[in-house]
Amino acid sequence: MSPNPVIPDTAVTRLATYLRVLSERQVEGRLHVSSAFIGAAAGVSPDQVRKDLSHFGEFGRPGVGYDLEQLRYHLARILRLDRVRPAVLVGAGSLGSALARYTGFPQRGFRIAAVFDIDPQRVGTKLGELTVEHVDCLSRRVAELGASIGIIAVPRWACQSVVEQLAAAGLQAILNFAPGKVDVPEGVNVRSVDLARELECLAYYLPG
Amino acid sequence: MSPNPVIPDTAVTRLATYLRVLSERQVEGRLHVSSAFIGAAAGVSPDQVRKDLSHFGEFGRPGVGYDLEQLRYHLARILRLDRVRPAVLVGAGSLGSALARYTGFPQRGFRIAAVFDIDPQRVGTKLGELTVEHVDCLSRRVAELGASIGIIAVPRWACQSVVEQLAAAGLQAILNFAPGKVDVPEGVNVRSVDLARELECLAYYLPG
DNA sequence: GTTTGTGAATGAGTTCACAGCA
DNA sequence: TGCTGTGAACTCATTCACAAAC
Repeated sequence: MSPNPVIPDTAVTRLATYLRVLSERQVEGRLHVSSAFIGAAAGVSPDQVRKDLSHFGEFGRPGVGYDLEQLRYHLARILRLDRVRPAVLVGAGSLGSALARYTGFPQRGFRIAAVFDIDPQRVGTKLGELTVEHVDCLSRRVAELGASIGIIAVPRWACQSVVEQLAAAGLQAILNFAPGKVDVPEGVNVRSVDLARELECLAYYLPG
Repeated sequence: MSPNPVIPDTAVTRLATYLRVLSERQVEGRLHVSSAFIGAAAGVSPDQVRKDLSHFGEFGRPGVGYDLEQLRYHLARILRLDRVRPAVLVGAGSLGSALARYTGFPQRGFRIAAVFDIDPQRVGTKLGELTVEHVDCLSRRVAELGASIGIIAVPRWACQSVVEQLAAAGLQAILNFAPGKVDVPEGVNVRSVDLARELECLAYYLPG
């Protein structure tokens, strides 16, 4: 497969949004969608939609729009979502437990295949369908499961170590919920979500 | 208080990061910090740090740097974090429960003061210190608690309605975890975090 | 008439570079 | 010498505008 072109990260985020739009009830039964339609549903301009798609080829027909199923297929392929990608979760605290149970992931094609923790008290406990495993098993289990994505829901002090363990296990994509800067191993892509910081940013726009 | 200037949203995010850096163990005991130090800890260039701060005044001294305590005070004031801001949470499902228990919020000065749900089965149950209340009480409770921020952890279908209820209750800042586009009432700031989309974006950078 | 794809123009944000102060 | 604050230069993303296709 040809490597994906370098495009703005904001554009990647929008592509994921377009894919979601194409999977909504609203479009069921439709054969074609226009860039204007997608844009309206995604909250961006039609120009932006066309520009984003144009990085990857010509998917539409002038005067008609985009073939719904075909565009969905192409977006899934572009985002590497044409196969189920098992993910492993490290950290079975309150946030980790919620992520393991979160119904939003399966709906969007992600399966949390295993959960790990370092606390012996948590190892062996059930989390929905899954049993919490010790983090020492990480490397072996990643290989067994063919996991390609890691999710980190541990306290800040443990984060750097977990990133390195996930990288050593061969994972190249990590979603991190621990705040703070992480040194990212070569060839690994880490995306961080700092929940408290989101609240802090909101506060900026408050009056008084 | 003078209204905050219009600056890039990315800059607001960075300011929040600087504030976190200044609150870390690493800086304890220090009297001054340089833009280079802050930048290294936050993962941005020293220039960027100075530019971001320059929107709000001159806080540093050439040849010396920034007075640690003073800069922390100013950043907290800029981000409107100089007082505790009670938040209300709507949705007591798996994600909502985790957010209610999440220790990362109190550490950063946010207190979840009440939790609401529409499901009678959930109303009355305990979530840590809090008891889940019916969403009909939202408006009254927001006023009682003096809450200024709302957090939405409900399914997508309920999201728009909850946004409107929170807006009607007088809240002007909302952190939304439901995917999908929301129509934002005038004067309200909604910030959305789509957890599944984060995974989708990561997948783009995977090989093969 | 409608809608795509894309080069050109615009605009926003970051980096540079340096004057000025400690 | 070390570090800040800031206008100028630059880079990069978005918007515009239009030719070509349906």
